[in-house]
Amino acid sequence: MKHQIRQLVSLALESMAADGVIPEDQVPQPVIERTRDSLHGDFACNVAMVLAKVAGRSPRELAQRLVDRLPESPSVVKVEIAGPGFINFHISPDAYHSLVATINEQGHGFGRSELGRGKRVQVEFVSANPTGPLHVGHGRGAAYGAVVADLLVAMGFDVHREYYVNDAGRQMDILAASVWLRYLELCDEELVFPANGYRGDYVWDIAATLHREHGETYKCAATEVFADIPPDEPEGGDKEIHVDALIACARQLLGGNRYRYIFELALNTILDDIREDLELFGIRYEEWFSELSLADSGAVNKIIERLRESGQVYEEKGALWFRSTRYGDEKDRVVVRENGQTTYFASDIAYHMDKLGRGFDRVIDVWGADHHGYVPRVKAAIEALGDDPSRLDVLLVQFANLYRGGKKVQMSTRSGSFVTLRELRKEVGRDAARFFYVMRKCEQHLDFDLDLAKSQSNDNPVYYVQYAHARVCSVVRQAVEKGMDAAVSDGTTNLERLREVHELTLLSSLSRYPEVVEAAALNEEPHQLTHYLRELANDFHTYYNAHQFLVEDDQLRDARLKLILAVKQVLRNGLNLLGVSAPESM
RNA sequence: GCGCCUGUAGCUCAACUGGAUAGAGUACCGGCCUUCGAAGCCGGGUGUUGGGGGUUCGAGUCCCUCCAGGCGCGCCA
Repeated sequence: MKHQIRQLVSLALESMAADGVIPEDQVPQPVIERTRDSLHGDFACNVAMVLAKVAGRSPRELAQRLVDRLPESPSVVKVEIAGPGFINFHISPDAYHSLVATINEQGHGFGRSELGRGKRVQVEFVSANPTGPLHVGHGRGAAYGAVVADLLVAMGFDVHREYYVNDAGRQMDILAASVWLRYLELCDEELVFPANGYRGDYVWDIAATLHREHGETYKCAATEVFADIPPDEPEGGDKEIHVDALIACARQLLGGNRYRYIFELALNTILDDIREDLELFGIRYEEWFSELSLADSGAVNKIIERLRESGQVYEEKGALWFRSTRYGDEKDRVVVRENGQTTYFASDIAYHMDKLGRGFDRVIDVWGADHHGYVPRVKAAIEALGDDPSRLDVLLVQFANLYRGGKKVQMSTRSGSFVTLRELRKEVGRDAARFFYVMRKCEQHLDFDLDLAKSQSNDNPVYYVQYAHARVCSVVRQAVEKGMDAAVSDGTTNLERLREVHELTLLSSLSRYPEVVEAAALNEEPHQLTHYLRELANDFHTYYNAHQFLVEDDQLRDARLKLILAVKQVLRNGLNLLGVSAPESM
């Protein structure tokens, strides 16, 4: 509907340009807005004020000239000029009535568009290190990324969802060592677990699997293991050096194959858990991309060679540095360490070049906001390698703080003291969790009140919206039970009977849905949809309390049932985009 | 110290990305069920949009500055 108005105004503007009222090279794309106050009609356009200066005429005069040239439209009943030069459009009830028919005909397709024209967009999100189960912090990125992806699908983009698996690097070795040490404890060896090791219960579980399936095949005496290990932090040593020594020792005592077995057991167990967890959260990926595969294929070394050939790197203190400062980064970054190992950053350059090389029109990374300092160096690398950094958009999601009993819950993966996403899902349910996570724009901190979400009270907006949906379903069931003819008529038949204020309000809200989905998709702002759904549910509940639907008058009943079926459809479509169910009853 | 994000009603947040009188939920008080589900509806009031300056027809929104909070500033990932 907004597009229709914009079209009308554009035609009028072109006519004005042709007549020399405004400069021909300065015809703007008019902005059409919903009005805040119904006194101002349904839509407003501010283009007359925007053009006033360049045209050298007053806004109201320009507005009048524009209105004079506005083509006739059956959808528009009245056009007014108001205030400093706003042009206000009043939409005819008939236009709204045909909307109901459109919604009911298009069904789940209502609100979707072909705006994206099949352009390929990649969305990478979550990508948590497989060193432990997903916790509630990851949940926000998961819910947010999934909805952004689904919104883009609804806009006609060809979306590729991807999880980057950090299966290389030191953290994974610390995990493998942690599992092995727990295993040794299960073999009745006595040892002091390293301060920097992973302490969660899941580490014990993996160790127990190893012990159950392989007995003492992997056993070494703890005294032998710790013989030449420098002291840990509590003993006055360095915890990093301590754990690195343990990893080296594990490799040596176990040998490459046995070490790798434990490493892969830990990796696969956790990755399976993450995969299942996300699936139960309603999230699927087109691809799980392994960091290790980049090293194995030589892609990382190839990237470093390309940087070297183009003079983008230099050696200093035994390490190889990338000159990211040339491209606006704060400082240069190491890509090959003194010990000859490539850094995570080196893999990440290779990964991003791989993504861009796969031909996506746009690549979106959803990251935790704590990684924001990382953005300039990745973009620098893309530019240095001759690609366009603007093809990459990094969406930074702020932390989700968890509150229990009014107190902030402290979380640490290393110590194992965190609430897992799985626990959260079991406590508050998938629907509430998905909805809560995307209720705020991503750059806003999210306070997740566990008690509130758990209480399942009506404070929880997801119930409010779902209830509206269930209520419509209930009304339809009642109609059948009462022996009324619930088979609604085709098309726009009887819809002209919808004349009540509450009905027109509801119709106006329904007509906003495609605009909301589009705005939410193009701005990566799922929260717009959650707010809209609450408002639509509110309009419906108000209508429900003000009027009876199952009335004796066949035509009126038919019209009202068609209207609330349209409401049901839009609620369902919106909830579906959010990954939330639309229950028939609750 | 430098960089990024945030600061709006008692609390949690919106504000169509620069528009008209800044709005919802929650909390508090009162009213509405023998009629389609009361997980609902209706009514009642709150603002120096953190402070100051600037840009313009017009600023919560853009720019500068100060204040407060969060995060980051590794040859970790």
